Amino acid sequence: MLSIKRKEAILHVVKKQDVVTIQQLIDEVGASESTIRRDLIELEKEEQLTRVHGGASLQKRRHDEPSMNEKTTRNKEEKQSIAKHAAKAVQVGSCIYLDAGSTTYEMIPYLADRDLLVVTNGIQHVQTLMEYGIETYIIGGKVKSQTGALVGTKAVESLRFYRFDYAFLGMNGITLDGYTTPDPEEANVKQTAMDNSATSFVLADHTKFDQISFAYVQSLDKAIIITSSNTNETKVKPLEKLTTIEVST
Amino acid sequence: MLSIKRKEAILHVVKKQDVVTIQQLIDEVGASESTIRRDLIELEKEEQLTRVHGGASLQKRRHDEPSMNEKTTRNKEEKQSIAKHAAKAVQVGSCIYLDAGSTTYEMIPYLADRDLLVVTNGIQHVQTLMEYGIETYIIGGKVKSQTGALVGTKAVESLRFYRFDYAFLGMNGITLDGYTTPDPEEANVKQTAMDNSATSFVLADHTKFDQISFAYVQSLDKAIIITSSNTNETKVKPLEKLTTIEVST
DNA sequence: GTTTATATTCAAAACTATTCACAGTCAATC
DNA sequence: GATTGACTGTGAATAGTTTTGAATATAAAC
Repeated sequence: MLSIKRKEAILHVVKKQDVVTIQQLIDEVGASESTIRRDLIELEKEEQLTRVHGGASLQKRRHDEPSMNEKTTRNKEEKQSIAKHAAKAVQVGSCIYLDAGSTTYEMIPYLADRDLLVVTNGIQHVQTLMEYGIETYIIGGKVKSQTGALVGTKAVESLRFYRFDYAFLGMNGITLDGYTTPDPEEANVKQTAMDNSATSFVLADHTKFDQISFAYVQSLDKAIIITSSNTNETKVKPLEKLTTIEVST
Repeated sequence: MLSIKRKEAILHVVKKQDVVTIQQLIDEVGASESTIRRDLIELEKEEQLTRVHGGASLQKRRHDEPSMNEKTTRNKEEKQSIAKHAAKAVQVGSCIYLDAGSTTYEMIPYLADRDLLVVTNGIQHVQTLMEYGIETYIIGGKVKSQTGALVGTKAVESLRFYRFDYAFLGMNGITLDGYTTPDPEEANVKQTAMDNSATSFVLADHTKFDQISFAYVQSLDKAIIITSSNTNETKVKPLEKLTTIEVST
């Protein structure tokens, strides 16, 4: 079985059940323990799921232990740096769309006191946006259990009634073929948000380049990529003709 | 059983009952005493609950006044009792609307495992609904900063596209003139939800009777009132002609 | 003081990471 | 066209780690 198919299968099972044991995955996917484990490690790196002792779960750990491993911290710093620079692009008084996801979440502190109106599809974002005193609207729709993102027909419909000056989006895969993300329903929402925005930005750390996910979102030229400068040269180079902003970490 | 699942199970029991003994947890969760204890220690560290001699209880709110604490607890019990009976009204497999607010929030644990589809305008509700594995939709709209309720034109518009078997609403004032609530924008939302629901229930503790708030919602006969039996007789009596369900605390 | 609950310790079991060998794939070379 | 060697993905074996339940010691309630 092809590795990408297998990973899709794993995700399918995990999404259905929220939590699965390794044994369940071995049975349902039909691969060896080693392979399942390796897939889980990769899927965790891609932030599609969280490994737990004995299996895997969708839910992100809510507790950020102070003893986070170095790699996670560095990744967070990278995200913060990207987020900070993305926020700089926003003019005072504008209406912006903030996609669900960890990188866009990091933008929130930098959006305060700018007289903005923020529309989001991320339940997690709301609390923090309110804390920073930002006027917040949320689109309607079905709540995706693992991420708290709003998806589905209703979400897309809600979006049709807004127009944005800027949209900021997370993305899982960036190649010359365009932007991709694992969940087709989320892809629809991202697509619509981009369509209704004067300018769109894709926030991506170095792990997202050359990756390809299941669901196609838009062609590369529909957004400006904001990434960190420590992104692998060879991966960014082919994209150079596009507006890509690199940010030092 | 996966440790993450087990901890979830423990939390569910605790949230439902407020206080549990170790023995109860051993029986319900099906793990050894040692394991339950270890989980409780971790959950306490995560501030999800408080361990007490012999078992565990929900995290106590940090109130300065112990008398205030007592009052809140008693009020919570009243609300829980009302919520529990309200939840009984729901048939398996139905679509329900859950209004933002503390009393409707208490219904959530009793709504689990009933194959329901819940639509809500309360941001706070979402997290808990997801934890109990309930399929959740949220209406769109502007986030009201104090309460996290969704209000405004967009919220009302979103609601027009749903039809409910049951709607459960909180209300601040109940008199013969009808239901009232302080915020006109919230009143609009409540109104629309009731209009789109086959049956509406208003959940009200004893403090809400004979009170009148700023914004009119609907006439009394548009909903069935669920209240506790310790509600002042003289206040409920005039409403007797209506369908009012009293619940013992 | 007795009873009951909690903390500590320890070995077995369950789970994870690491290593290795094997089979394919691909490109370069003969 | 076959051969070679580097590379990759897979599964099995093994070494290392965490989790678990029972036994025991300590502390708290009555």
